[in-house]
Amino acid sequence: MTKNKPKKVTIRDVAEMVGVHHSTVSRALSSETRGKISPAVVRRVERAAEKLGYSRNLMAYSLKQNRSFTIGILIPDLVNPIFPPMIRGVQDVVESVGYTLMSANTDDDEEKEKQSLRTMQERAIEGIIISTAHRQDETVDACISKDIPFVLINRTVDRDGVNAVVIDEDFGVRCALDHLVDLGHTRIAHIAGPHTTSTGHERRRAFEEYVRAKNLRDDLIEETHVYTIAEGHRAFDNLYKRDSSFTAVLGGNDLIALGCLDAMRDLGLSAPDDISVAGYNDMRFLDRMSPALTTVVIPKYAMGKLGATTLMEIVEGKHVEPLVHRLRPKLAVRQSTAAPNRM
Amino acid sequence: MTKNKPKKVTIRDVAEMVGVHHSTVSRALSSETRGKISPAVVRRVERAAEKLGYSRNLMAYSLKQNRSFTIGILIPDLVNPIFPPMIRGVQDVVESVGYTLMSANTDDDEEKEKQSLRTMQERAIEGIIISTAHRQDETVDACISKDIPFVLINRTVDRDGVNAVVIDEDFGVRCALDHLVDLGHTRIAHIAGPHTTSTGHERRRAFEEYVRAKNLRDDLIEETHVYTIAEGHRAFDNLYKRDSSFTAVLGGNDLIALGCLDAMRDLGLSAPDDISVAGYNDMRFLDRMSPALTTVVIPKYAMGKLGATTLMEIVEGKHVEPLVHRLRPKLAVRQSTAAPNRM
DNA sequence: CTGAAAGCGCTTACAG
DNA sequence: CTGAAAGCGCTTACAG
Repeated sequence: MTKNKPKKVTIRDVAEMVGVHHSTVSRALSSETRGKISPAVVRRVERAAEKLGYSRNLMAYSLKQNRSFTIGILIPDLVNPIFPPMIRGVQDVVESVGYTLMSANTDDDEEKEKQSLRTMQERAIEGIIISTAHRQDETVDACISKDIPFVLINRTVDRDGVNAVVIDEDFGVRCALDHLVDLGHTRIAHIAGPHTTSTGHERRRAFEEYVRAKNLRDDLIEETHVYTIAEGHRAFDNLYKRDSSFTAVLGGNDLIALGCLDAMRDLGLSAPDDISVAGYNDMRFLDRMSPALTTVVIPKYAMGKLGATTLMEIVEGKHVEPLVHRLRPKLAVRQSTAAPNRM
Repeated sequence: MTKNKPKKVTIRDVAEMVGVHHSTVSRALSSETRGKISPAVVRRVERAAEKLGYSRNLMAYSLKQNRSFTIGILIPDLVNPIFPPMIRGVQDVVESVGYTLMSANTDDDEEKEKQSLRTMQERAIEGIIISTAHRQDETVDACISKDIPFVLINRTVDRDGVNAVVIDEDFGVRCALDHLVDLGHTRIAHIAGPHTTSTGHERRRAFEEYVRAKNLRDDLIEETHVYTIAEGHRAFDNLYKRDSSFTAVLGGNDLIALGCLDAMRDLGLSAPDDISVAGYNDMRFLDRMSPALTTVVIPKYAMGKLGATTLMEIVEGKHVEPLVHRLRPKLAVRQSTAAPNRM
């Protein structure tokens, strides 16, 4: 029944045990100031701290230093399987330098994003990883105006002068289309991601450039509003109603590609027999699906890791020139793509 | 180039603007003490705070109150798709009451678990959700001896007097086996999860009880050391070498079941034609796999939510009688199970 | 209803 | 090399 508070041991308890002033203990225990204290005292302090089970009160330390040792991360939805590897990449880096990660799911909703940023600010996060950016993004603008260090991953914004770790979308799209063209496809469709995102926009632009350069049809494009299976399904239906002559389709991401497969199943079509389907990102377990999906694989863990490394450099005050890193993806050829059956 | 610190606005700035003492501002801004201040002053304070863009410094507040408003969660690996929904369940609850979630991946490694608990303690977490428990678990013991409120989810421990939200494993196993027996299977195997976990142990025991009650073979069991595809693969091979007479197999979880499918593929067998395969948990996208896996679906989000709700009750001081909640799973019948082709 | 003071557990100029 | 003091931004008995 009784709440016996564990009676946290403080720097003063250690000081008392050793018989020195608590400021001496503080200095002895901090690596930056340890040099100012005689080795003998340092040793006695350390021993006493150990014996008493002392551990620094981070809340007090943070208040004094005005640092929280916390980094935030904004993701659309933890349940979307491409994000956990990115998060782990980020987490592994920030933890290794003594920071903690605070994550928020925004469901790609501007309002939730703002709310998340607010609570993160209350927590005095020292920096933030943003994987939810739109090409015009109020949250990014807010970070800039409030001088909160941030690094974009996965998606970037139109304005420049930002740090970002993204994918070489041109290269990714070219890999996928080269593959389809090599198989003999000439009428290739694209179900694009939202044009409000850099990924949707850039992949579409890369697609358009490619097909024009090869003198292929450039009007077999439909756009989604969000990156979901349902939207992929809907957009495929739209396109197919308008023009069903294509023999292959590149989804703006894997979810969209799965939506295409669903739409095809409903239409009595199958991949790759009727239409070849390729995705983008390489979500986990795609290789076990039916059919195993050909896709552009992006380095998710590495992206998180590089983003976090960059952010920590900014936070630690190392001067970092704003830079957009473009990581190179590669193609994984699986069962959902094959030579066209009709010409 | 210049680091222009945003000059955080404090309670004193607000006080100055209104012309009152800062303690009055503190009282006016806190819902518990607002009653002690005259409505007129409260209004003026609120207005000033709004205008100045004041937000309470959580580090100072935490230090004073000795509360961190942080909850921890221990998971094996974020990348394992059954955990994100649980985490979101937890996160949605703790955020709704103004708390922050701090997560750690332990990779089911006792050492990492201890380390994570240490850093969480440094952060003065007020409670912890543990999804990584083993039947004998040092971390759980540590939480008890250190008087840290905790709730177990997914797996529980052997000792009692703990709060836990787990699955009615008996019911789940029975659903799966009833299904297989109804299809006509009589020689059913079980690739069990690690006996050091409650899930591995309980599912195996439920399996044994079931087959004995029905007078079926009770020796077609092999155990894994960890819940991985590779271990499922290895264990299946072992069993098959020893005795290949079974026509159906229940995996200790979905990953193990996928490992069984891999082993079968390598042996030139296929599901459900040669052997029916069922899993447990219902990871996302299982329904799209080849073959779509029959599995016991557990309420992951609800489990996280209930666990977090319980934990917050404990943290907020509401007396909670230690209780093991057992949530009821259900069977999802898909393509990996069918009537046996050989008798 | 409001103010003045003390204190949460730290760090860090300032003296010596 | 070490101590004494001030202060980070808050809350809360204690007076009045």
